Amino acid sequence: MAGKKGTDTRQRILQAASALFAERGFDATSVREIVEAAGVAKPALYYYFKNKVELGRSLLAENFEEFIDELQAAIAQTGEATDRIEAIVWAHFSACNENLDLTRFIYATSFGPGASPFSRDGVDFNDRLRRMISAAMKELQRDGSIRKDMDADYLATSLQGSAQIWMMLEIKRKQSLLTRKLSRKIARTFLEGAGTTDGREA
Amino acid sequence: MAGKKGTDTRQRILQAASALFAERGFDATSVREIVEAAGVAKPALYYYFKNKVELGRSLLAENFEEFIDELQAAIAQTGEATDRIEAIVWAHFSACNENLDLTRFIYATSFGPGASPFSRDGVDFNDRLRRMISAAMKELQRDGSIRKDMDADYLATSLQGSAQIWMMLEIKRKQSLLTRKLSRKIARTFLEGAGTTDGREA
DNA sequence: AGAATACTACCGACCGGTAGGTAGCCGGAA
DNA sequence: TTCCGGCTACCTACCGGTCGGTAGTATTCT
Repeated sequence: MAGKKGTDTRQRILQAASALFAERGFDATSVREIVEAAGVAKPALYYYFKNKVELGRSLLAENFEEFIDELQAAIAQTGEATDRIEAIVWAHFSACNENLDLTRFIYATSFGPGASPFSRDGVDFNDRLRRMISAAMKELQRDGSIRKDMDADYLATSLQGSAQIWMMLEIKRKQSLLTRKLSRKIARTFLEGAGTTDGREA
Repeated sequence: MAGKKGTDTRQRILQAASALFAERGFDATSVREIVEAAGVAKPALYYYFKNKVELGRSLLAENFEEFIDELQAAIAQTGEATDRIEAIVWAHFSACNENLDLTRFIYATSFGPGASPFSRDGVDFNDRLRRMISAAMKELQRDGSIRKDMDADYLATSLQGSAQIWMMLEIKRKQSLLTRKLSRKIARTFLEGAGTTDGREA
């Protein structure tokens, strides 16, 4: 059972790693850099984490679940379709705003090299997100708010893509792009489309 | 002026690097691995490229322009808005289909760590793409096919996001997802929206 | 009470290996 | 002879990880 002092050290290592992994990437960040940033000796890192990869994994695991919970809460909201889609997008944005570095590292794991030690983690995480959003789409289809001629999975992916690219832009630019207003705008574009007529081909 | 033999060696190095950078990431790929895969000795790589970073940069430069040309051709197409949006999405998809590894590496550079040597390259590339698509959106707005209450840049970003997530999924899964049919579907969703009513908030 | 033992939370020095890159050399073609 | 297109052997620096140890604290035993 780690005492208070140990908890501090462990957190310091995680935080240092989070910032460095985001800024330099996992592979280009050395253990020496992490421990320097955390102000500890290198073996101390191995006291808490089996190795560098387990450090990265702990960082991911301790944040994935938090975001899943927040998204679940957003999906559980009721109301107009626009409001619900907005809430889903906003759940993504606010998580990103809270921790830009971590989001960056998560994206690196999700869409990075296949041989990365985190490849599996990232794919599983994103599949999980999409299933959740897909279930929300199905619900909106049942209540008639969403078109039924396109499957829920496809629509969930589409919405994810619309939110994701803005998060990626924010990660790069750090210009406070991810507003509630933008969430609303994305929700509207998603539901209403960009075209000027309702010329459905179906 | 390198002769035929030299051109072969250089290409072999580029191809080996492309596959390895995609699969393992730039930083986790050693020069030794690249030259082994290319079947040359390590100093031979330095005969053609200043260093590892310049190798990566050559790989990117020699493919960015190719894609820009293809997208430009897609944008230059005339016709119905749905067809034109579809052509834009398809330009992305077909480039991706042609070289999955290279696309993966491009994405890694575009949205990877800020301190990466390619960070600038990726941002510039994506900004350039968006400007091109944004110009296409403006044109569609002028001819009345596209709503004017949302700016062209925003809509261009939205369309990029819709295409991008599918390319990322294809990179991960390699299930031949990127079809002309999907391009069409995305174009329709983009223009028509996912909602069942035309309840614009105007 | 004091000594012995066990545990937590670290550390300096070191290990074996490999990273990116270079010096000097060679063979073949023109 | 010169130049191109390589190569062997080697360099310095650094990589992730380990070994043997210490300091402080808590608990148990005599």
